[in-house]
Amino acid sequence: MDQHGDIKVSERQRAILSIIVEQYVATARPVASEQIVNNYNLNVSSATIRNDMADLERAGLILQPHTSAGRIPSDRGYRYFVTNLMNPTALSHDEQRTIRHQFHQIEMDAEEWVRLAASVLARTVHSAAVATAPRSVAVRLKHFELIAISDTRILLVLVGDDGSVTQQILTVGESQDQGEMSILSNRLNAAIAGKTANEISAWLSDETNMKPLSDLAPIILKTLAGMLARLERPETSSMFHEGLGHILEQPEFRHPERIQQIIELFEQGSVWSNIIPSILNSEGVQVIIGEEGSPEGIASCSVVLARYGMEDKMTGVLGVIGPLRMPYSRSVSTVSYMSQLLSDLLQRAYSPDKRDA
Amino acid sequence: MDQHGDIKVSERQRAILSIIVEQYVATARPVASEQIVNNYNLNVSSATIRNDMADLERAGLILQPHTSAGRIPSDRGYRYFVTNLMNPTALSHDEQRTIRHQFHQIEMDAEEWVRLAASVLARTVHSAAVATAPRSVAVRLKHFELIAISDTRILLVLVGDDGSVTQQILTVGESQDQGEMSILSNRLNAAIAGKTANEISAWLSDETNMKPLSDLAPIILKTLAGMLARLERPETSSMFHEGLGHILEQPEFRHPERIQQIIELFEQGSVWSNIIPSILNSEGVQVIIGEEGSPEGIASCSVVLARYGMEDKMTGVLGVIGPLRMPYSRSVSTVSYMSQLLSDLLQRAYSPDKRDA
DNA sequence: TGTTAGCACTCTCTATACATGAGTGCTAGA
DNA sequence: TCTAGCACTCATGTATAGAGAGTGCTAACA
Repeated sequence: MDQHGDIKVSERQRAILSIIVEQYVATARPVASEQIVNNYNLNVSSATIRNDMADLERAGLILQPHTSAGRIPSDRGYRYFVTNLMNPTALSHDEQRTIRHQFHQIEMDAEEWVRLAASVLARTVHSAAVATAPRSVAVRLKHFELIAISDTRILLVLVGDDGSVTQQILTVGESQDQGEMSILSNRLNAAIAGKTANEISAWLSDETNMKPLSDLAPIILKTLAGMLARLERPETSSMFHEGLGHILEQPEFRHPERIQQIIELFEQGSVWSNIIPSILNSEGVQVIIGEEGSPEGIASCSVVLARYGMEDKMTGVLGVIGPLRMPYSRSVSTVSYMSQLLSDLLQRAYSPDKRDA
Repeated sequence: MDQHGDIKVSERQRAILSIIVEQYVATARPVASEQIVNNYNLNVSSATIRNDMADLERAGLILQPHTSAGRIPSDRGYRYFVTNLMNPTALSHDEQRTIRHQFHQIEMDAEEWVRLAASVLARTVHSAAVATAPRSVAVRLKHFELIAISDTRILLVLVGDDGSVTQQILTVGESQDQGEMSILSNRLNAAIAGKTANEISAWLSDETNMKPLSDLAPIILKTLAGMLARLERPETSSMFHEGLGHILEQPEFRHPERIQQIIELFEQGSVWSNIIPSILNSEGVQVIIGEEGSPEGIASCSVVLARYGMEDKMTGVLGVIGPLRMPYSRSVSTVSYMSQLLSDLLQRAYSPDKRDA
């Protein structure tokens, strides 16, 4: 039943499909043959368009909501458009400048940048945007610090070699003073700097290493290893969402149940856990249309995603989510530009080689 | 025109108002006189109820959506109910245990706790919840660390005396090695530990202090002061939202425009900037019904808020937001319990005096 | 004075029928 | 291969009627 894929589509039919996608994206109403004749110079009559439309429908690229309505693109139609028909043009220099400008007004912090990127993305394409916090694949311990909070509590602050910072409180039995801890801290730092979570665990299990150290050392090292490990694993909890309001203006989300769906998608994000890893391993902008991506999750939504950051370091995913009826060309351009920009910023701030103007 | 406030309401009329609020909250349908007779033992006829209803309406406590409909509470009616009629009972021990249990499974981190609190709150009252990240009023510098990221970039990690941690990257002209920086760091730490943002600024402007220090000292101190200052100011950006999905199940949010409104409220949060400071300065649970709170923001929404944390230290606001037709009693109980629980947790983890079992 | 039964009145909601208009598919001819 | 013409289909809008819910009011009653 799905063998309409091999039907040939003529050049003019492709043009018509293109027009239908553009018109429908712009107006949200089914596109009629007459409209195409009036607004575009194809130099054929509406009847001819109708014949071509019938072919396109046989090919599974467009469909009719009901008998006496115009045509709208099908999922496959959108896919065909995205793959073969559209040509995304770069953002105008003006737009690029406006966007870049916003990044110069903010304190330099990777996470803030990503948050801002999502926000700018949402505004620029007038749609919802998502972004994951930047993560590195194998974080090495750059430095850690022990700070006595009270008699029995120690604050561990850990700095990764990628500039990431986490903290955790540790409650210990006997009371400690800051002096002892500084000494311990210095010795441990010297011993384990540059190690990954796994390497610390290994080092920790070697009896000979632990002998000369304080009783506190094992618990501290174990906690450090745990913190490092948590830095590596990208958590879905650290996703930024922005611009939900925009997307709800679209007429496809007029029905409350649909809104419900998309909000769940935003809030729980279990769907993302399948998509994001695959994006992290791909290059360029990826477009997922409707149910293509997941078994049953972002049905009737499209997402345009790209990776940002450096290879395996300070990397993450950002993109746009919207209705199937989405301005794909513009979305792809914008996502592409934003991921590029963000990568540049991170590279300049966090890469070991210096490259300042 | 608003002088119906002084009309007396009888004991039975108060009972009727109470019933109307409860019924309407439960069913979302206007409450008819007949229903009240059938479901409650007031030992009067429906006609009598109708007379009382007319009085309550004259008093501005209830109203009719249209002529031949039952009654629903007005804003003033809800307010009267909350102030005079309802008596919130504490959560059952079972519920308390279930909630507490969830906080023992998570790594100890203040911000995570608050996030979890919002999430638990949303689930427990089946509504949307908000919470602000914990902040302290006057943060003192506990310790800071300088870490060379690359030749010309330094990572500043700052630890406040309340356990809060922030980081920032600093780009400097000439290249630095970790050795020099450790020395500088030690000297500066000794000099300015325990100071607030303002005190650091003051100390910085005193020429005699700066003389013997490296060229880097001023820019570092200035940055530190800025970071400390940012720790104090509660940012609306660091608000946690949860359970938007629940709230949209309510019939009052069946209309897309209403959804739009509430999502904007969630996303931009400019409305909160007026409310939150006043909550921070108050004790107990505060209920804001409809437009009582803000000129024109959370219209047709009610919020139940409370402060959590210690006085001036690791403090913030958490609460519930929902339609006017909200189970106020249960909301108040739950918000009250959650704020208490969170305060206890923070107290135990971050307060200087030790109190471990 | 407070309470009750009875009843007319009002308003919402639903279903039905009907007209309108948009847009197509098809046929026959160029 | 294209086009003009036309019948057909279906969503949308409007008018109307009937049913049902719930009240307000009046008059009688304790």
